[in-house]
Amino acid sequence: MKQQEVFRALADPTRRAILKRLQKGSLSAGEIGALFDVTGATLSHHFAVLKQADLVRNERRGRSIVYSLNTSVMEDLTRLVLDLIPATRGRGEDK
Amino acid sequence: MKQQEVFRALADPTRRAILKRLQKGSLSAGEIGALFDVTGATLSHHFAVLKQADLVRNERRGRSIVYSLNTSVMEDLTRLVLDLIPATRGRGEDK
DNA sequence: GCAATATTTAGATGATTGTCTAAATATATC
DNA sequence: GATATATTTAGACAATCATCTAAATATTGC
Repeated sequence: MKQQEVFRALADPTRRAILKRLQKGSLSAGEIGALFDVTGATLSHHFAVLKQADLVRNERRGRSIVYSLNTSVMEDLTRLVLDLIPATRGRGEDK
Repeated sequence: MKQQEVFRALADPTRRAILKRLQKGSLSAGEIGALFDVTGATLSHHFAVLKQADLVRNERRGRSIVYSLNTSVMEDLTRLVLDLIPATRGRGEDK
Protein backbone atom coordinates (compact mmCIF):
# COMPACT_ATOMS: atom_id res chain seq x y z
CA MET A 1 0.00 0.00 0.00
CA LYS A 2 1.38 3.36 -1.02
CA GLN A 3 0.75 5.27 2.15
CA GLN A 4 1.88 8.61 0.85
CA GLU A 5 -0.28 8.37 -2.26
CA VAL A 6 -3.31 7.52 -0.17
CA PHE A 7 -2.96 10.47 2.15
CA ARG A 8 -2.21 12.75 -0.73
CA ALA A 9 -5.34 11.54 -2.51
CA LEU A 10 -7.48 12.27 0.55
CA ALA A 11 -6.15 15.81 0.89
CA ASP A 12 -8.49 17.11 -1.81
CA PRO A 13 -12.15 17.71 -0.95
CA THR A 14 -13.43 16.81 -4.41
CA ARG A 15 -11.68 13.47 -4.26
CA ARG A 16 -13.11 12.75 -0.83
CA ALA A 17 -16.55 13.61 -2.17
CA ILE A 18 -16.02 11.21 -5.06
CA LEU A 19 -15.10 8.43 -2.66
CA LYS A 20 -18.17 9.22 -0.59
CA ARG A 21 -20.36 8.91 -3.65
CA LEU A 22 -18.78 5.64 -4.67
CA GLN A 23 -19.83 4.21 -1.33
CA LYS A 24 -23.35 3.98 -2.68
CA GLY A 25 -22.19 2.05 -5.71
CA SER A 26 -20.12 2.28 -8.85
CA LEU A 27 -20.59 5.17 -11.22
CA SER A 28 -19.32 6.07 -14.66
CA ALA A 29 -16.95 8.99 -15.11
CA GLY A 30 -19.75 10.90 -16.77
CA GLU A 31 -22.21 10.28 -13.96
CA ILE A 32 -19.68 11.47 -11.41
CA GLY A 33 -18.92 14.44 -13.62
CA ALA A 34 -22.58 15.44 -13.47
CA LEU A 35 -22.32 15.72 -9.70
CA PHE A 36 -19.39 18.13 -9.54
CA ASP A 37 -18.76 21.51 -11.01
CA VAL A 38 -15.48 20.78 -12.76
CA THR A 39 -14.47 19.87 -16.28
CA GLY A 40 -14.14 16.27 -17.37
CA ALA A 41 -10.43 16.83 -17.71
CA THR A 42 -10.14 17.85 -14.08
CA LEU A 43 -12.21 14.90 -13.00
CA SER A 44 -10.02 12.63 -15.04
CA HIS A 45 -7.02 13.99 -13.20
CA HIS A 46 -8.69 13.23 -9.86
CA PHE A 47 -9.44 9.70 -10.99
CA ALA A 48 -5.80 9.24 -11.86
CA VAL A 49 -4.74 10.33 -8.39
CA LEU A 50 -7.29 8.04 -6.76
CA LYS A 51 -6.17 5.15 -8.93
CA GLN A 52 -2.53 5.78 -8.17
CA ALA A 53 -3.45 5.48 -4.49
CA ASP A 54 -5.31 2.31 -5.39
CA LEU A 55 -8.42 3.71 -3.75
CA VAL A 56 -10.56 3.09 -6.82
CA ARG A 57 -10.71 0.63 -9.68
CA ASN A 58 -12.10 1.27 -13.12
CA GLU A 59 -13.55 -0.92 -15.80
CA ARG A 60 -14.75 -0.06 -19.24
CA ARG A 61 -18.38 -0.87 -19.81
CA GLY A 62 -19.64 -0.04 -23.23
CA ARG A 63 -18.64 3.47 -24.11
CA SER A 64 -18.27 4.62 -20.55
CA ILE A 65 -15.76 3.82 -17.85
CA VAL A 66 -17.13 2.75 -14.52
CA TYR A 67 -15.34 3.56 -11.27
CA SER A 68 -15.75 1.71 -8.01
CA LEU A 69 -14.22 1.79 -4.55
CA ASN A 70 -11.36 -0.49 -3.68
CA THR A 71 -12.61 -1.30 -0.22
CA SER A 72 -9.58 -3.33 0.84
CA VAL A 73 -7.27 -0.35 0.56
CA MET A 74 -9.84 1.77 2.36
CA GLU A 75 -9.62 -0.68 5.22
CA ASP A 76 -5.83 -0.53 5.18
CA LEU A 77 -6.21 3.20 5.49
CA THR A 78 -8.40 2.83 8.54
CA ARG A 79 -5.81 0.69 10.21
CA LEU A 80 -3.23 3.29 9.31
CA VAL A 81 -5.17 6.09 10.88
CA LEU A 82 -6.01 4.05 13.94
CA ASP A 83 -2.32 3.44 14.25
CA LEU A 84 -1.81 7.17 14.59
CA ILE A 85 -3.86 7.19 17.77
CA PRO A 86 -2.17 6.08 20.98
CA ALA A 87 -4.98 4.77 23.19
CA THR A 88 -7.33 3.31 20.64
CA ARG A 89 -5.01 0.67 19.22
CA GLY A 90 -7.08 -2.46 19.86
CA ARG A 91 -5.00 -5.57 19.46
CA GLY A 92 -1.33 -5.55 18.48
CA GLU A 93 -0.58 -3.01 21.14
CA ASP A 94 2.86 -2.14 19.95
CA LYS A 95 4.67 -2.33 16.64
CA MET B 1 -13.51 19.85 13.46
CA LYS B 2 -11.87 21.33 10.43
CA GLN B 3 -11.95 18.31 8.20
CA GLN B 4 -10.03 19.88 5.36
CA GLU B 5 -7.26 21.10 7.64
CA VAL B 6 -6.90 17.67 9.19
CA PHE B 7 -6.54 15.87 5.89
CA ARG B 8 -4.19 18.51 4.60
CA ALA B 9 -2.06 18.13 7.72
CA LEU B 10 -1.83 14.38 7.22
CA ALA B 11 -0.74 14.71 3.61
CA ASP B 12 2.86 15.40 4.60
CA PRO B 13 5.10 12.51 5.68
CA THR B 14 7.11 14.59 8.14
CA ARG B 15 3.95 15.69 9.91
CA ARG B 16 2.69 12.12 10.11
CA ALA B 17 6.03 11.09 11.58
CA ILE B 18 5.74 13.85 14.16
CA LEU B 19 2.30 12.60 15.16
CA LYS B 20 3.67 9.09 15.42
CA ARG B 21 6.40 10.26 17.74
CA LEU B 22 3.98 12.19 19.89
CA GLN B 23 2.10 8.96 20.51
CA LYS B 24 4.85 7.97 22.87
CA GLY B 25 4.51 11.19 24.83
CA SER B 26 4.91 14.93 24.61
CA LEU B 27 8.13 16.41 23.27
CA SER B 28 9.59 19.87 23.01
CA ALA B 29 10.07 21.48 19.61
CA GLY B 30 13.80 21.03 20.01
CA GLU B 31 13.54 17.36 20.86
CA ILE B 32 11.38 16.76 17.81
CA GLY B 33 13.79 18.80 15.75
CA ALA B 34 16.60 16.47 16.74
CA LEU B 35 14.69 13.58 15.17
CA PHE B 36 14.20 15.07 11.73
CA ASP B 37 16.56 16.44 9.17
CA VAL B 38 14.95 19.82 8.65
CA THR B 39 15.54 23.30 10.00
CA GLY B 40 13.78 24.56 13.06
CA ALA B 41 11.94 27.01 10.88
CA THR B 42 10.53 24.23 8.74
CA LEU B 43 9.52 22.28 11.82
CA SER B 44 7.84 25.35 13.20
CA HIS B 45 5.83 25.58 10.01
CA HIS B 46 4.75 21.95 10.38
CA PHE B 47 3.70 22.59 13.97
CA ALA B 48 1.58 25.49 12.79
CA VAL B 49 -0.19 23.27 10.27
CA LEU B 50 -0.77 20.57 12.88
CA LYS B 51 -2.11 23.12 15.32
CA GLN B 52 -4.40 24.64 12.76
CA ALA B 53 -5.84 21.16 12.29
CA ASP B 54 -6.11 20.93 16.04
CA LEU B 55 -4.14 17.70 15.96
CA VAL B 56 -1.62 18.92 18.51
CA ARG B 57 -1.54 21.24 21.47
CA ASN B 58 1.43 23.17 22.77
CA GLU B 59 2.40 24.59 26.11
CA ARG B 60 5.41 26.57 27.11
CA ARG B 61 7.49 24.93 29.77
CA GLY B 62 10.50 26.93 30.82
CA ARG B 63 12.39 27.99 27.79
CA SER B 64 11.05 25.30 25.53
CA ILE B 65 7.63 24.67 24.06
CA VAL B 66 6.18 21.22 24.54
CA TYR B 67 3.92 19.64 21.96
CA SER B 68 1.42 16.86 22.61
CA LEU B 69 -1.24 14.99 20.65
CA ASN B 70 -4.83 16.10 20.78
CA THR B 71 -6.28 12.62 20.90
CA SER B 72 -9.91 13.66 20.69
CA VAL B 73 -9.46 15.11 17.23
CA MET B 74 -7.49 12.05 16.23
CA GLU B 75 -10.53 10.01 17.15
CA ASP B 76 -12.80 12.28 15.17
CA LEU B 77 -10.52 11.63 12.26
CA THR B 78 -10.90 7.89 12.65
CA ARG B 79 -14.64 8.19 12.56
CA LEU B 80 -14.26 10.33 9.45
CA VAL B 81 -12.18 7.76 7.67
CA LEU B 82 -14.40 4.92 8.75
CA ASP B 83 -17.25 6.89 7.30
CA LEU B 84 -15.52 6.73 3.95
CA ILE B 85 -15.82 2.97 3.92
CA PRO B 86 -19.16 1.44 2.92
CA ALA B 87 -19.30 -1.92 4.68
CA THR B 88 -17.41 -1.20 7.85
CA ARG B 89 -19.70 1.49 9.23
CA GLY B 90 -20.60 -0.06 12.58
CA ARG B 91 -23.65 1.59 14.10
CA GLY B 92 -25.46 4.53 12.57
CA GLU B 93 -25.72 2.73 9.27
CA ASP B 94 -26.74 5.69 7.24
CA LYS B 95 -26.33 9.44 7.51
C1' DG C 1 19.92 43.83 32.43
C1' DC C 2 22.94 40.92 29.24
C1' DA C 3 24.25 36.79 27.13
C1' DA C 4 22.72 32.28 25.91
C1' DT C 5 19.16 29.13 24.47
C1' DA C 6 14.69 27.92 22.18
C1' DT C 7 11.30 28.85 19.01
C1' DT C 8 8.78 31.61 15.66
C1' DT C 9 8.22 35.04 11.91
C1' DA C 10 9.44 37.11 7.46
C1' DG C 11 10.64 36.66 2.99
C1' DA C 12 12.33 34.04 -0.93
C1' DT C 13 12.58 29.97 -3.99
C1' DG C 14 11.59 25.82 -6.54
C1' DA C 15 8.25 22.04 -6.77
C1' DT C 16 3.70 20.37 -6.76
C1' DT C 17 -1.19 20.99 -7.36
C1' DG C 18 -5.93 21.90 -9.15
C1' DT C 19 -7.87 23.72 -12.84
C1' DC C 20 -8.77 25.02 -17.61
C1' DT C 21 -9.00 24.63 -22.97
C1' DA C 22 -7.93 22.08 -26.91
C1' DA C 23 -6.64 17.95 -29.02
C1' DA C 24 -6.35 12.89 -28.99
C1' DT C 25 -8.18 8.31 -28.21
C1' DA C 26 -11.59 4.75 -27.74
C1' DT C 27 -16.12 2.73 -28.29
C1' DA C 28 -20.71 2.27 -30.22
C1' DT C 29 -24.28 3.19 -33.77
C1' DC C 30 -25.98 3.68 -38.22
C1' DG D 1 -16.27 3.37 -42.12
C1' DA D 2 -18.00 8.05 -40.77
C1' DT D 3 -20.28 10.33 -36.91
C1' DA D 4 -21.47 10.86 -32.21
C1' DT D 5 -20.47 10.04 -27.38
C1' DA D 6 -17.28 9.31 -23.41
C1' DT D 7 -13.01 9.81 -21.42
C1' DT D 8 -8.09 10.85 -21.28
C1' DT D 9 -3.82 13.36 -22.54
C1' DA D 10 -1.09 17.51 -23.39
C1' DG D 11 0.15 21.86 -22.22
C1' DA D 12 -0.44 26.09 -19.68
C1' DC D 13 -1.34 28.94 -15.54
C1' DA D 14 -2.10 30.65 -10.92
C1' DA D 15 -2.13 29.10 -6.24
C1' DT D 16 -0.32 26.49 -2.61
C1' DC D 17 3.44 24.11 -0.34
C1' DA D 18 7.83 22.58 1.85
C1' DT D 19 11.93 24.29 2.55
C1' DC D 20 15.73 27.46 3.41
C1' DT D 21 18.37 31.64 5.56
C1' DA D 22 18.21 35.56 8.35
C1' DA D 23 16.06 38.27 11.71
C1' DA D 24 12.85 38.70 15.60
C1' DT D 25 10.87 37.27 19.97
C1' DA D 26 10.65 34.99 24.38
C1' DT D 27 12.63 32.84 28.48
C1' DT D 28 16.23 31.68 31.74
C1' DG D 29 20.63 32.20 34.38
C1' DC D 30 24.23 34.88 35.87
